[in-house]
Amino acid sequence: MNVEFDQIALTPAYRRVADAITERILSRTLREGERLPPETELARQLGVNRSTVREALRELECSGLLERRPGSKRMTVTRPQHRAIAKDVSRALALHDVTFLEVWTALTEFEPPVAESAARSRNAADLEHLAAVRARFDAENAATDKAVHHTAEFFRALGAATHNQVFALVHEPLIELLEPSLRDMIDQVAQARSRIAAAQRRLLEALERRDPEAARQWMARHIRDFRKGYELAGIDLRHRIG
Amino acid sequence: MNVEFDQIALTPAYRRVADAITERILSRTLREGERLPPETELARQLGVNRSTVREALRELECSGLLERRPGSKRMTVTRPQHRAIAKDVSRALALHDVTFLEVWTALTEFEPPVAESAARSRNAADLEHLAAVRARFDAENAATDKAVHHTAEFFRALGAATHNQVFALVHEPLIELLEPSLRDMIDQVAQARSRIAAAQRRLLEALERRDPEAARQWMARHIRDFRKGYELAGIDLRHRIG
DNA sequence: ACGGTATTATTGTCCGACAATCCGGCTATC
DNA sequence: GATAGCCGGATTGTCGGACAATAATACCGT
Repeated sequence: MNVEFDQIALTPAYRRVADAITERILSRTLREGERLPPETELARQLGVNRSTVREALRELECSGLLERRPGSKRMTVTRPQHRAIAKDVSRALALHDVTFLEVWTALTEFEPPVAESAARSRNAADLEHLAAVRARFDAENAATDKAVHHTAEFFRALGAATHNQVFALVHEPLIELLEPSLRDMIDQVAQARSRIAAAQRRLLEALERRDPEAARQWMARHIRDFRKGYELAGIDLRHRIG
Repeated sequence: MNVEFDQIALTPAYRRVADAITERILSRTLREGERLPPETELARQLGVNRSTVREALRELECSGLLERRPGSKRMTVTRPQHRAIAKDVSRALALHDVTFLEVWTALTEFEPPVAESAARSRNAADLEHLAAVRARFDAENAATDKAVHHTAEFFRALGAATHNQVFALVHEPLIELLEPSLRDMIDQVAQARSRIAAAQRRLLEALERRDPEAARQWMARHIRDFRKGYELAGIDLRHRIG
């Protein structure tokens, strides 16, 4: 008889604890909003020390499956926030020395469909929100930070207007990566602010008319404009971001 | 004199420790591949207990900034792996009850540009890899798991062939989300395998000819085919994934 | 210089402790 | 009866120390 041994599970306990709790959340045995049992209780149930449980909890906390509501002790089960996930994505890309050219190319291909889809799926509330964001850009774009922030918010509002979570989540990192270089460009190119304002106006009009084709085209121009701005500002597109 | 108090920093120590180390990595003070100092040393330097350091390390580990090389004790600084990040993204989307319709819509818009870009940027090695993946699909697609896996791998290889990290990272979650429902479909639709094989052949030919337009169009058909398959299999597109 | 061994360093896990503070119930007041 | 304030118990954040297992390193003989 051939007696072979399986590879012993070398995964540390904190990891297996994390996996166990994750599994409960993904299978929706633990539902969103529900409070997690106390650490001591978890430790007792799982047969490990509280310190081990705590290490596992840190892991779940950072992957966005648990959160501590402000002014609350116990942790509650939650779903990862799109914004937080997108931050991780853009951080990863930045660490991998992604260039602005790569980001711009992706924007060129991905944003026009987002705009097109938004023109199809937007509802009255989306329109209102977009108009508000655009108004804020027009009102306060003197400070670089404000201008960049409002520009990004307009993109985000478009993503939300598609009512497609995949669109919204996937284009969020692109916006995140656009911001730092936009900050550099917007101050060196005099006409940048007015061109952004114009693009936002056209896009909003297209959305109001529910005109997907126009939305797509104005977005395409908007993105091309960014590139022109970078070239005018003399920024090297192959330079890494962040 | 107006004596106002700042909001007391209520962020727990483990979080601030994590932030401190993260900052060091992002600023590249700690470079990739470098080994982190021992936990006791970190605790001493930061003036906290080792348990606190360990909680912080779990956080960095799960965000992919640190990893433990197999058969190694100390942790080394690393960059988040695209695959791991994509897993988080698709998990988040699944938890948010994304529907197959949303995924399919995103595929419709995002994959053709990826194919187009791949046709432009592919090099000989990419072509070879793609051919190998396609050959594997042709050779072993009897088992559902294999067929699904090879289909996904072909998409991944296309993403890599764009030589654009943003493309590659952004479409990865889409593939991840496609897999489970593809698994359901592929067994119920007799012609699914041959249609996938045909699409892969056409795509590969387009890439060989460096024909972006053909690549885009064949990909668009490929994605449309998926939808037809789901409809033939009687799968509700509005059903949530996962 | 090198392969193998002994020593040390480091991690994974446990235990116990304590202050801060959140939570839930109780009481007093209106 | 509702509400505000109070109080004790429950829970978390952080600490200190301990120990076995094993990776890392120094050492040593050839």
